[in-house]
Amino acid sequence: MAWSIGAMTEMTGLSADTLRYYERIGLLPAPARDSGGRRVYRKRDLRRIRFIQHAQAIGFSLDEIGQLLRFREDPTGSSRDVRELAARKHQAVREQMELLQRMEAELDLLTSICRGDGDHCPILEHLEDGNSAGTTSSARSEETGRR
Amino acid sequence: MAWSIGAMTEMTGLSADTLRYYERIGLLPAPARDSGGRRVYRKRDLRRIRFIQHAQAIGFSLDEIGQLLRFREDPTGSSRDVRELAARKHQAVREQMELLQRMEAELDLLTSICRGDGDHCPILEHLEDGNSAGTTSSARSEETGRR
DNA sequence: GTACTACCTGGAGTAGACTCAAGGTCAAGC
DNA sequence: GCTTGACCTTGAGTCTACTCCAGGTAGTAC
Repeated sequence: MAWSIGAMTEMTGLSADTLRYYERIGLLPAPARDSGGRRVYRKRDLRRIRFIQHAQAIGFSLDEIGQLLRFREDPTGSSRDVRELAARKHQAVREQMELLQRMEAELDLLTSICRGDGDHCPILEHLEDGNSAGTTSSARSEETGRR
Repeated sequence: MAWSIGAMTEMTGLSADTLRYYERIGLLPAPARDSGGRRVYRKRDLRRIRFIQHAQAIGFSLDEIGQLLRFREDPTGSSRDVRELAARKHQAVREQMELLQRMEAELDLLTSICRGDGDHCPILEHLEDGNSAGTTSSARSEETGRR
């Protein structure tokens, strides 16, 4: 029940650099060391890494995952906070999906109108006209990841 | 039909910094200058900026938009290239949507199981268990923007 | 004794799309 | 003449999530 960083990379798929990076930014606690100064990970650490990976797959940023982990450790009133964080993320994901749906429709149109031969390109013409995918640049830059 | 950079920021919603940045990276040609050395934009520039904004809303990166603009200027055989670029982008957008759909389903579950009161949090518990959103970290990192 | 491997550290680099800061210029208004 | 505001340039900083590098050490194998 004690693993080297190399064993951890195999079990989690994360690189040693990434594990040390998570430790540096405080996502993982500094693990114990063996006599030679090497990291020794335990089951608690593995569970924490699984938590991080799972939360990341759902779309939480490392910063948000840090918050979740802190909530987990200090359960005072955490339930509402966690729920709020999850709800916000849910909303952001829905908005991102709507944007992507509009982009998809637009690209659908674009690729369908162009046969890919001939010497004038309807795609470029379409992009020159102002009918955008339905998002203004200001709306686009809110919670979609871009700034 | 000649505008200062300030007028352009109002018309396009882009900041002056962003316009100068686009010029620096070659997306916009260097505009003419007035006697005091200030940029003077013309209708051509405005159209080009609209093109950029529109292409960006559809999901093209600035780098790809640069390609599109070059295709537009040198139409030799551009049609097929443009079509390919659009098709690749279309595919990337579809993949991103699938990922988001999985994330959404997971977040749906998460927020539905938590009432936001009480002192233990089912969301955190769920994240601790290993049933992820259906993406492995390796699958996730391909065309989704993350590395 | 030497080679090898796994690990260690501190620090810097990467991508993409901006954004900001410092210090300077120009024209208009008072 | 002075202030104000819009604009200029160069160069550096921001954010996220890593990734890489150089140089060093501990332990094992031969």
